[in-house]
Amino acid sequence: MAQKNVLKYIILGMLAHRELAGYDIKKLFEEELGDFWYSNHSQIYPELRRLEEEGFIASHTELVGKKLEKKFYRITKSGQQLLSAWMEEPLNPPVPTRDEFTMKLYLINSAKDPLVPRLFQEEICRHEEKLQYLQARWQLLFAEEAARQEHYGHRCILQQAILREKQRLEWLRQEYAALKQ
Amino acid sequence: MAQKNVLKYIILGMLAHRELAGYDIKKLFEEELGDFWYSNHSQIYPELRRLEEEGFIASHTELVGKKLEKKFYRITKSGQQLLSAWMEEPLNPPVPTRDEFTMKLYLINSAKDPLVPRLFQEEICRHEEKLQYLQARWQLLFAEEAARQEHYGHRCILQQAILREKQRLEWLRQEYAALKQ
DNA sequence: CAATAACATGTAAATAAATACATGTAAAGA
DNA sequence: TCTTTACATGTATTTATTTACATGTTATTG
Repeated sequence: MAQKNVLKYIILGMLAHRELAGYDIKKLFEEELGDFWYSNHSQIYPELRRLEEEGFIASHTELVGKKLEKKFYRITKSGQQLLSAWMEEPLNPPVPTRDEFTMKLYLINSAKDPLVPRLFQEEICRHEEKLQYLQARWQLLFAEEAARQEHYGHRCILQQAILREKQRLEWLRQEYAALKQ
Repeated sequence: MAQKNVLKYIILGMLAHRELAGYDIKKLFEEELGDFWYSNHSQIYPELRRLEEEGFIASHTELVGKKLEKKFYRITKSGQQLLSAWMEEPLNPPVPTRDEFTMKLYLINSAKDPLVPRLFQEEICRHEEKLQYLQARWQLLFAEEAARQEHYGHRCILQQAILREKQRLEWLRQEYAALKQ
């Protein structure tokens, strides 16, 4: 499946908690969700327009400063129904990770290939950075117990992402060390 | 980046070891690579045609049975150069996982939401199946030490995939158990 | 107060990927 | 021998995603 317009449901899900403008949604993708899903604003704004045309969301504009208009969207009854129906649907088959590191590694037949150490170094570096970023997010968002209760799903996926990065780093470092023997 | 035509390089990389027909490439995606990368045959065949037009690969046809023609491709010198250049390039930024389970979970604010147990059950089931499949592949391909030496990259990514599934299952089961308390 | 970064919203064009259309052969098993 | 599954190769269409184009405002910092 071509991911059968999951963005639509993500937007509905985001609007189910609170009013948001297109820019806010874009920021959510950039800041707390980018690891799992990402959409450019050029995909977000038209999707919002379509959802409004179909009556799943409604909007009003507010002034920021003196001229700049910000368009806030909220979910409607029918939007909530559509979202619930999607949430209850069985999961679609997982899509391939499409990860370049993995693909390059797959194409190397010998551990002695001079490309291998560099490839591992690069990947280790990237995951170290990612882990640091995620841990900083955790401190920022979930240092307190109350926040962990209130935002269950978000806490779950952030925790899982941190674990995933740690375990991947462990594996990478192990394979990298094994190269030298 | 829109994944700047990685398929092209994956095909070149596959053809760097041995001659393959389009159908063989399709099978590789289905059988041993589907977790990491996948392409439909409708993307593979035109890509092969383009690569041949550009001189990066060359082909000859062989008969299977009495009428059926199979078109085998091999990599050319210039194809090898193109592949090497790509292999040495730094990795592009990782793409989001676009995983539906994670997205649905993110949109749930309370651990008490009745959707949560079903969601976890479904995901646990899927990963159990995946783990079993991957372990069977390991037995089939890498039970012997010699194979592990010869196909370093493939061994690496299969091993990593097995580890990833195990660890994800562990996390899923832990969170699922925590729901009941 | 000037420059810059961040806010804010759109459209157009290109590329990547999935689905559907289209056709035919070979092998295996009932 | 018939039926089904796997083999084999393409094209056309649609959808999803990215990149580029396009414009203007507000807030921050030097």
